[in-house]
Amino acid sequence: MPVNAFAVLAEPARRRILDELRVSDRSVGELVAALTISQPAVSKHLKVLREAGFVSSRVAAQHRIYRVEPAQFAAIDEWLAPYRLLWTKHLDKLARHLDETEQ
Amino acid sequence: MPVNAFAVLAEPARRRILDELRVSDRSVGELVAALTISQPAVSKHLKVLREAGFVSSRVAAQHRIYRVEPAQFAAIDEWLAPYRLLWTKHLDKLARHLDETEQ
DNA sequence: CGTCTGTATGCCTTGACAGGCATATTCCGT
DNA sequence: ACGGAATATGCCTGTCAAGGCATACAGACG
Repeated sequence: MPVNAFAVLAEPARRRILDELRVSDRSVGELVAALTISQPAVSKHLKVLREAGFVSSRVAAQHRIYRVEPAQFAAIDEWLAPYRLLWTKHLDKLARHLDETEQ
Repeated sequence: MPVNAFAVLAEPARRRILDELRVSDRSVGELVAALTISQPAVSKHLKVLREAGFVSSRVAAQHRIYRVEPAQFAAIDEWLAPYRLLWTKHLDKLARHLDETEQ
């Protein structure tokens, strides 16, 4: 994880942006239309997302098209991995308990 | 996700706490010893983690023992799931590219 | 029942950050 | 080169949260 990926994702507006971009690439203007905040605010969030590696942008005429960069999500997933063991273990235990009590 | 789970995880000290608890349950005092912040600070972080459902506590004499509560991590995982598709697709594409160019 | 240990809470200060507005910058078409 | 559209940046303000310290609270034990 580069710089506090969780802090980057903590901002609801940024998660909304990612949700939009997950569907398809979008220009800044399209994102502004989709969210409810001002264009400067969107640009700032995009900057944060970009510097954290969650998105990247390409230039198309006077537009900037943003897209999701999957690698950072993989980083989050890695952080999550050891805890995943915990909760699958938990589920196992639950399942066993149900097995034992179901007859 | 209950209340901005990402904001809860954004705090480095809280992730350190979770890392400790992942190994085994711990009392507040043990956590204080493991981290480098004051006891009140640890108690406050524990409160945040508890209210967000990441940990739970039991009473043992005058100690309070905290442990990880796996369910919340599953919630994060769910949020991540659609993005996981994205990056596995990405890996697929990469693999295919390597296949095509490897001979 | 006083005292000590372990933990939680209140108050206060400080720093970080989000959002709005104005403005700079970039690139297009003419 | 000039005007305009699309996006980025600077400045300012308000809000919120973290951490420290002092203190309150709870249980154990003499």
